[in-house]
Amino acid sequence: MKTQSSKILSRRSRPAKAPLSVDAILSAALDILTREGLEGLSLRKVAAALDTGPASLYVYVDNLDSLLALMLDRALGKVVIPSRAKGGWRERLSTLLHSYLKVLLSIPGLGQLALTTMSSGQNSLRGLEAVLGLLREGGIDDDRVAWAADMLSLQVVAVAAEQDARRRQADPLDSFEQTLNAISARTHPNIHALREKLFLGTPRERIRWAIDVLINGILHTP
Amino acid sequence: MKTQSSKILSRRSRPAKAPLSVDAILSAALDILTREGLEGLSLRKVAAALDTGPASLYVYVDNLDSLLALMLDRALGKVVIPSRAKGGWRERLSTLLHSYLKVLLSIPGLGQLALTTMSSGQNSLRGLEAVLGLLREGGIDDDRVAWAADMLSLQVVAVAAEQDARRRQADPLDSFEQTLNAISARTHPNIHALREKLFLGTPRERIRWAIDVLINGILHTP
DNA sequence: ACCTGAACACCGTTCAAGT
DNA sequence: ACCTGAACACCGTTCAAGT
Repeated sequence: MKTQSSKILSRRSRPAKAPLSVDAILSAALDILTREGLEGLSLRKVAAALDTGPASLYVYVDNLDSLLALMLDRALGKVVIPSRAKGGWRERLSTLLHSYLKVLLSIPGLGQLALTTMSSGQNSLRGLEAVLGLLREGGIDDDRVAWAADMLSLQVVAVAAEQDARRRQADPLDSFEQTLNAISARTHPNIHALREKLFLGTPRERIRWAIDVLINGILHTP
Repeated sequence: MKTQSSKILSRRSRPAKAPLSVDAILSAALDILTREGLEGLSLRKVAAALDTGPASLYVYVDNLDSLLALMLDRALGKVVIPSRAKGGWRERLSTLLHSYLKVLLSIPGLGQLALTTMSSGQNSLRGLEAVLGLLREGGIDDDRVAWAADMLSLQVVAVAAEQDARRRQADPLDSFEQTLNAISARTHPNIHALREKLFLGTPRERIRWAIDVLINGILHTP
């Protein structure tokens, strides 16, 4: 019980306590996500960070899942949608998707989240709207546009989610890489031959190539 | 090992109790996953299904994460790798990826699992080895093969994981679809125009097109 | 070596009660 | 309307103790 109602001194002794709101909850939650990842996030920790009990959050949020969806959409507000002046449709599409990936990689767990929750928040919709528009601008017929947009965003999200999964493993000396490097040339000749190429490149380089592959593929497939 | 030692009567009083083993644990766990999905799975339920306490499982399994990785790899044993006689590399690659998707969709939560855990089990490796081999057979140079294999499997896994996420939402009348259908033509003209096409097709039809797009794109992108 | 009861340190969610 | 203490029904994991 910390409410001293009208006292000024009480404010000074507790200067940071803001009133609860969806916004404050989202900020606190994204803070925890940034610092501790998806594993470290819990409703109870969010409540504790806001100096209250877990039950209090249910006034503003339906449940954990919907909190996660709100967090994702708030984070997606940082995705930059290039203006029409910034080049051709293909260049702008690529820029947009790179921005999307950058945002998803900027906070751990966001990739996983994007794949798990079907966000229909305003920022998700803004992104979808833009991708659909750019593909249509590129002259791709409407039957392909819907599936193409799905593939493109899925690829970005999947790369981010995979990166999250990789980060989550703090095994001694990257055990997955170790395993692949130790693969026998007799039983798995292709893995063995390509073992060095399998881990080449950053997520950014990979997504650049992936986007090219996808756009070229979409243009060449009826 | 089904050692029932010597007593017959003890078996009759406890007829179903098999001795613990990694195999029995995996079977019980996959059973629960099939019936209740990833949300419904817990170490404690697996233990209960095997008529023991949760602590007992730790003799056979490091922790929940490694149990999940073992479950995934066991399930991937059902993926069919087409023999060399079954057609050209492209056809065989497509068949393999379809089989992969089919397996991932056959048990709820498997798609999510495949994306979350970096399995280096024998069946994952068998699949990777085959995909690498087929791409090389197709004349794709080694620099592209590694990334291409990654893209292809990521696409399959992402489609399965997305399907899982969609299944997990039992919202009244598919709220995501509802939301998109209700989008204003003024603020989101492209979404509005394509609203019917966005949900067209089964995962199987989509993955068929996606695989074509990816292979065509890979062939056309240096 | 294998198994387990009990405990530890957590969860999300609900609900009656307070303001 | 907003907030909360307390409880409920769960979790994964550890550990001393048993066989």
